[in-house]
Amino acid sequence: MSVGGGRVRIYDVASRAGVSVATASKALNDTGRMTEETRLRVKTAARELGFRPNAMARGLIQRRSFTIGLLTNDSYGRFTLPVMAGISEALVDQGVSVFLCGIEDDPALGRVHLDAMLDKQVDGIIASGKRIDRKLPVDLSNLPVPVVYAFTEGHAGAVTLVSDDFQGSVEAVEHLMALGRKRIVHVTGPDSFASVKERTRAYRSAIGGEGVVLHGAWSEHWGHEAVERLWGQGEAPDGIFCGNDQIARGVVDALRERGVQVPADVSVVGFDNWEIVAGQTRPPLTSVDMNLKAIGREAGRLVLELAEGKPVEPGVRKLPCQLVIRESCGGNAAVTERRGGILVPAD
Amino acid sequence: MSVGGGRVRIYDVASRAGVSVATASKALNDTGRMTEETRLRVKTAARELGFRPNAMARGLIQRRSFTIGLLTNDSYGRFTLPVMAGISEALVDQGVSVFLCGIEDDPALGRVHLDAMLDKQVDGIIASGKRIDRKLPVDLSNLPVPVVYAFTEGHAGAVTLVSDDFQGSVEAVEHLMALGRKRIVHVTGPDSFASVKERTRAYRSAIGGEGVVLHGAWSEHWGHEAVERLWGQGEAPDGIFCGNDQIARGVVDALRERGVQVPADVSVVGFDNWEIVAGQTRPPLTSVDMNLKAIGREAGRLVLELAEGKPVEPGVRKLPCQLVIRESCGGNAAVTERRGGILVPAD
DNA sequence: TCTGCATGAGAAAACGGTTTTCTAGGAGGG
DNA sequence: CCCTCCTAGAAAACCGTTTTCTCATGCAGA
Repeated sequence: MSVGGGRVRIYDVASRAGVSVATASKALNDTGRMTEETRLRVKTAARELGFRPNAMARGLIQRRSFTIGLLTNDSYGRFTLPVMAGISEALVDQGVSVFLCGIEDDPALGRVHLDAMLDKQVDGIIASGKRIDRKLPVDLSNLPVPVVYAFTEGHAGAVTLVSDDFQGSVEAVEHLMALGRKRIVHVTGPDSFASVKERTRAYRSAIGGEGVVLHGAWSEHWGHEAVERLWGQGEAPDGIFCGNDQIARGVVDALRERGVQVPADVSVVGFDNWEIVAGQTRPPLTSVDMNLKAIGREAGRLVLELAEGKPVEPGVRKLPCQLVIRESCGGNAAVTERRGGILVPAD
Repeated sequence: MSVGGGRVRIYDVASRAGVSVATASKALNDTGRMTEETRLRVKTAARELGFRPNAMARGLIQRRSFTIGLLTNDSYGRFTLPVMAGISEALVDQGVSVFLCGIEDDPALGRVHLDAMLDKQVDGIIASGKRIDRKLPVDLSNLPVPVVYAFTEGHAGAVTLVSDDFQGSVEAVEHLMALGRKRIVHVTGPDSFASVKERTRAYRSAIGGEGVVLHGAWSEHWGHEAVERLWGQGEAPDGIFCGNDQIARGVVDALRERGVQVPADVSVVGFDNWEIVAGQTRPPLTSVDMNLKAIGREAGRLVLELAEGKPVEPGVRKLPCQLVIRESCGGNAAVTERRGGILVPAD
C-alpha cells in the first residue's frame, strides 16, 4: 500500500514494528540474528509502509552505488543501443542502473562525462563504440573502478568483448556454398577497418582461395557500383557476400534493376542484420547478426563481477555471430527467425 | 595532478590546508565566511590532491542526486536517441547524468526500472516513446519527483513536449507548391496515429481542399503500392508528401522503376529526416526534421527547473519542425544543411 | 575599561542507512 | 546458588559531505 511521497525512512519501519533501526535493517537484509517472528514483523511493516531504502545512504556506507556508466562515441546508436539493451537486461534484476553518456569524438566531453560518473561513484564502466579498432577519445586505463570494453578497442590488459566476425563470415560463405554457389565474391568496406580484414580473411578461408574482394565505402551506392564492375567484366558471380547490409541492399537493388533475379540467379548475404535495412530490402536480406545484445549482457555480467572483486581473466573475448536467414539466398536451408529477441531455428 | 585512486576525501584536503572539514567545504563551495587567503589555500590543496567530492554523500544531505532518469519504450532508439542527446547536452554542464531505461511495453519491467531510479533519488524523470498518442505502460502521475514527457503522451496536467507536425507539414506542402506542383497527394501511415491525423489536417489546410490521402503501413512496401494505385488511375500527381521517410523511399524507388523522374516529373517529400533512409534514397530525400534533439534539450531544461522548485506552466508545448532540403524535390529553393548538428541555411 | 558587533573558523549535528559493539536476561552446568 | 554462555535486540559508530551553531578575537564606540 501507500503510494505516499516516498519519504518513508527505515526509522518509520522500525518504530511501526516496535524495534530499533538496527534490528529493522538486519531484518530487511536477512542478516543478523533475531526471532523469525521479529523479522517477519519488520518486513510486514516495511511492506505496509511501502518502504524503499535510500540508495545514496546505503551506497555511502557500502561503497557501492549499484550504478554503472556506459560511455560511447556511437551517437547514432546503431551498435551501442543493442549493447545497452543487453547490459540493462543483465543488470536490472541486480538493481543496477546504467548511465548512458554519448561523447562523440570529443576528448573534453569525454572527460566531463567520465568525471561526472566517477563523482557519482559508479561501480564500473563499460566503453562502447562504432568500430572495434578505434579507441574512445578518453583514457580509461587508470581508473579507480573496473572497465570493460564492448565493441571498441581497449587498453592493454583490459577485458574486451567483440563479435567473432571470422566465424560469422565463414558461416555466411558456407551457407552460400551449401546452396551450390560456385563463384562467390566479397563486396565490402574500406580495408582500413579491422573488421573488413577479418571478414575478408574468413571469406578466403571458407572458399579456400584468393577469391574476388572489392573494397569501397559502407554505402548502398558502393553496392550499386560494385555490381556494375562485376557484371561488366568476365563471368558474373552467383553468390555475393557483403561487408554490411547497406552494401548488400545496394547490390540487391542494382541486380534487380539489371534484371538479375535474387535469389534465383544470385544469392546475397549481408552483415549486421540491421532490421531497417535488411528487412526492407526486396527480397529481405539474409544477414550475419553480431549478437550485440549478448555482448552487452556479457559486458554487464563481467563488469559487475569485477566490481565485486571477483577475478576476471583479461583479454579479448569473441562471441559468436548468428546467420539470420531471410530470402536473399533462396534454397531450402533451415530458416531461422527471431522469437522473443532470441534467435532460434523455426519449427 | 594525482590520478590517484580517487579515494581522496574532503578530510584530506582540509588537513593539507590546515583547516577543519567545515571550512574546507565552505571554501570549495564559495559559501561561508573566511579570508580570501584561506579559501585559496583550500582550493589549492584540493587541486593538488585531485579532490572530487563524493556525490552520494553530497546528495544525501542536499537531497539531490544530480541525476535524472529517461524512461522509454522505443527500444529501437529512432526517436529516443536524439531526445537523449538533447537532454544530455542540456544537462551535462550542470553536472547531471542520465539513466537510460528501456522498458519495452512491459509494465512490470517499467515498474522495476522506475523503482530503481526512485531508489537512487533521481531529481526528475523524462518519459519518451515512439509515438505521441500512446502512454508508457507505467503510471508516472503521482511520483515524488517531477516528470516531463517528451514525444509521448503524458498524464493530465503534466508538462509535455512534442514536435509541431502541423507547422512542419504545412512547410513541406508549401515547399512543393512553391516549386509549382499542382497535383499534390499525401501518402501516409495508419490513420489510427494522431500524427497521421495532424499531418493530414495540415496537408489539407495547405492545399486548401480535401486532396488525395492514402493510408497504409509505415513501410517502403506501402510506398510502392501507393504508386501503383496512383499511376493506375486518372491523372498522376506531380507532388507527393509522404508520412514518413520509409514510405517516401518506397515511393521514390517505385517511381524510378516506373521510369518516372524524381524530381523532374514528380517532387517527393518525406517526414522524420531519418538519415539512414533519407540520405540513401536515390535521389536523397527532402524531409521534415522533428528537431528531436531540441525537444530533448527543452525537456532537460524543464525537468531541472521543476526539480529546483521553479514553477513551470503545465500543458503541451509544440516545438517547430524544420524542412531539410535534399534532392527529391528539385527547384532552386534555398538549400539547408547540417552543420555541427544544427540545421542552418547554406551560404 | 567595558560593551557591542562583525568576522573567521572550528565543533557538532544532520542526511539515511549499515555494521559493529554492547547489554540484559534466560538457560544450562557444576 | 553462582558462574558462564548464548541470544535477541538496542546502542553507537560510521560513510563523506553540508549546514548550523558556537566561540574566540579584534576593533569601534561609549
